[in-house]
Amino acid sequence: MGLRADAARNRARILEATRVQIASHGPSAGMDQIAQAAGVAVGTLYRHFPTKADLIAAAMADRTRRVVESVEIAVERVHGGGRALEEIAGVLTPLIDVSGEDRAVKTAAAALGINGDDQAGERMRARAGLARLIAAAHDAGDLHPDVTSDDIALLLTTMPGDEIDLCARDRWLELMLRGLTAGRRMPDRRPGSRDPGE
Amino acid sequence: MGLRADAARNRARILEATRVQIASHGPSAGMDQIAQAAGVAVGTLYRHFPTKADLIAAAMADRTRRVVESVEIAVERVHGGGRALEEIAGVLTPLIDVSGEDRAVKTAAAALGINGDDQAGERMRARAGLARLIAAAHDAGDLHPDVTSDDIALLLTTMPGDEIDLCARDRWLELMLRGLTAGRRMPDRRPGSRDPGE
Amino acid sequence: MGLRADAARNRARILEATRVQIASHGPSAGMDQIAQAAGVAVGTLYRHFPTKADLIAAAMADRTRRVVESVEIAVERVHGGGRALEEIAGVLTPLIDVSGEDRAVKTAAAALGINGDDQAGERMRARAGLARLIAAAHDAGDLHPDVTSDDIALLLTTMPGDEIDLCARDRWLELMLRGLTAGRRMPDRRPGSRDPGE
Amino acid sequence: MGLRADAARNRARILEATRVQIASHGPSAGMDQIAQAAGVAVGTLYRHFPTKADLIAAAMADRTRRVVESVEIAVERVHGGGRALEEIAGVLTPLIDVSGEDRAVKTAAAALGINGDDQAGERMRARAGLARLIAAAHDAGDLHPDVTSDDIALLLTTMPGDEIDLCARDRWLELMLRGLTAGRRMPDRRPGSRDPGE
DNA sequence: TATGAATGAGTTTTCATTCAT
DNA sequence: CATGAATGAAAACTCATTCAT
Repeated sequence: MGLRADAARNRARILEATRVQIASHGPSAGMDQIAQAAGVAVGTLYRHFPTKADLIAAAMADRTRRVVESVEIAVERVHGGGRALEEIAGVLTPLIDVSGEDRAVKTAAAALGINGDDQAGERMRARAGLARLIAAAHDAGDLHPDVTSDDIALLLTTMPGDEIDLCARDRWLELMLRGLTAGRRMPDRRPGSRDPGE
Repeated sequence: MGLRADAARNRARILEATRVQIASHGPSAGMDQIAQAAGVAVGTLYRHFPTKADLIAAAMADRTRRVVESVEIAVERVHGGGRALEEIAGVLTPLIDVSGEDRAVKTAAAALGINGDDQAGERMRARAGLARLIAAAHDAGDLHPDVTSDDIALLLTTMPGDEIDLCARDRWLELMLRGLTAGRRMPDRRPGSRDPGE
Repeated sequence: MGLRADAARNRARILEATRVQIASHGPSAGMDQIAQAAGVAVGTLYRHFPTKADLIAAAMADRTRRVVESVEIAVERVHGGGRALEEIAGVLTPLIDVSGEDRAVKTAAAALGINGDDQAGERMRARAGLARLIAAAHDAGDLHPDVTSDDIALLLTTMPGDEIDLCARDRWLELMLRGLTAGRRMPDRRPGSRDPGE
Repeated sequence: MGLRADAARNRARILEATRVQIASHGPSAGMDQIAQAAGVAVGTLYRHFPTKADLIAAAMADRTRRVVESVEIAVERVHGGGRALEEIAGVLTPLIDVSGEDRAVKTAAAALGINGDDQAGERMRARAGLARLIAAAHDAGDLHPDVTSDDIALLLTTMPGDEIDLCARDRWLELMLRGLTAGRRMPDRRPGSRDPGE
């Protein structure tokens, strides 16, 4: 199965190159350019993804899958006794570091008319996981009572990209989490969290 | 003069058409397409804006100018006795309605390598106004102590676009404002404001 | 209406170039090649015909129209007292000279999946005209009794192209006409000739 | 040897697939497509035929060979007392059924610049055979006096393809044979033949 | 001055052909 | 030997920009 291994490696390299090129040159990043960045010829790129839209969609789906996995791991941890709010933050925080690429890909997808209907299943899994995290966080009294899993999905969807720098993105997340936790039933001291009211 | 009026009207229609087309078709909206939507021929479009980059930059500058004006009006109102936090919300809220177009234009500008250096003055005016609003809001004890004018700029910059529906955008703004006001020194009852923690 | 005149001339030159290039290089004649032969840039070609299929279809429709006109002129002549069989031959004969291009275009159209449904009207007119010619020829006793207008359409459709030389194409037509007239009710003296009744 | 048999079978399947694919998709039928239709991988296809031109030429040569064989069998039959005209029709008639594929392959060959010089020998044999058939038919007085073997070759070359349906092709052949036999020296009643002049 | 046809460089996409497995 | 992934030159098509009218 040597060829398969080669092909799989190429696929991964292509998706990575796609993210990088789209992030730095926008939706107008050329297929040749992406192919070159991936170290393959255009033909190879087209063998894996028949159109540019397919390529972008795949790059997006690939990221979605990882987010879903990370959510489900967070759910496992909460089952194992982890603190729900911390796990929610633990899902969101690492995403900020790659949100530049993620958002660029999402924008390019929108520009190409990709609606992501094929990822409905993934999104459902994400929703289900988020709902359990939210429920657990509510049980712990860590969230504003009106917060729902839709709000987390909202954050995931609107996470800012390279239009602002990494510092500002961290601050964005902080403000957002503060919005989620404001007015919670049981304020407490959590080391590592920004002091929310001093 | 009639011609001047004509030209001005054309300019306005072109900028509006630009926003609409960019919003619905992304940065790849063509010059012909924009011209047609504006009801003029391409040649006329090029008479007003020598390149596509100029056009997008103008569309963006146009919006920036309005935001600056709205900030400065808010400052006036605060001087006249208005409540600073309400004025801040009053600046942000109407922007949500057009954030679809605004974000799309911003993204297109980024894709075309427009950095907006020519709007530095406008941005400075906005910053100055926001700083005064923030200071007034802090004086009133309406904001979390660590909130700065940069945070408002952050919201302005990252305001979500058509990737989510208008309802979700309202909710986004609510969460964000909650993040800004969480842990404020003097909580109070403000009629018309969303109940922040019951 | 200067531009229109220019555009019309370009359109005609493009269709002519299309026929020539398709005839000499087959369906694989490139759009660039056709454009160059027409003395325009590719963009102009695409402005007139959005896809290659549209171009080929137009080239074919253009020819069909001329055939229809020639049929209808023949009908007029028969009304004016012309001999129907002669007019039928007069329609077919000049087509042989251009059947190289015509057939090549038809083949290319087939290869591109063009079915010519949009020419149904033209074909109907052609059928109607042919039917009148055939009826008149039958009245004159000049055709084999079982010959119908479909048979003439058959000849039009299957007229050979450049796979054989012009001489051979003339011979083909001769054999075919002989097939149509064989066994006619009132043979007359036309020794092997076009001489229709002396 | 097993391998030889395999190879021969593969070769036959490839040529058949070539005819079918070229017939349904034109000269632009791809090598991958043909390979898949033949149930082999492209590599195997290229092992048998080093270029696409070679493949098409082989598909054409294969058919030519069969035609030659059929002509020579007809000659044998005439020697054995068969009626020449019937044998000529017997050669042409079955070709009509496959003329769709045959013509498509011929057209594709022309588009690829294949001239068929390598089949000169086959063609000469065909010509020789046809000449004998024609001579025999003339001896029987069954043909128009001016008909030569070139005329039969003409029919073979211009036999219509899928541009018309099978019925129309039968009619085409009927008209053509009528053209060949019109004005023959000794008309007679041949059961099974269409009544040529009542 | 407005128009919209023409331009042509650049992009996406295809496909005959090669070659590592 | 068969396989099918990779190659890259060439084709189809787009679109910012120019310019004759």
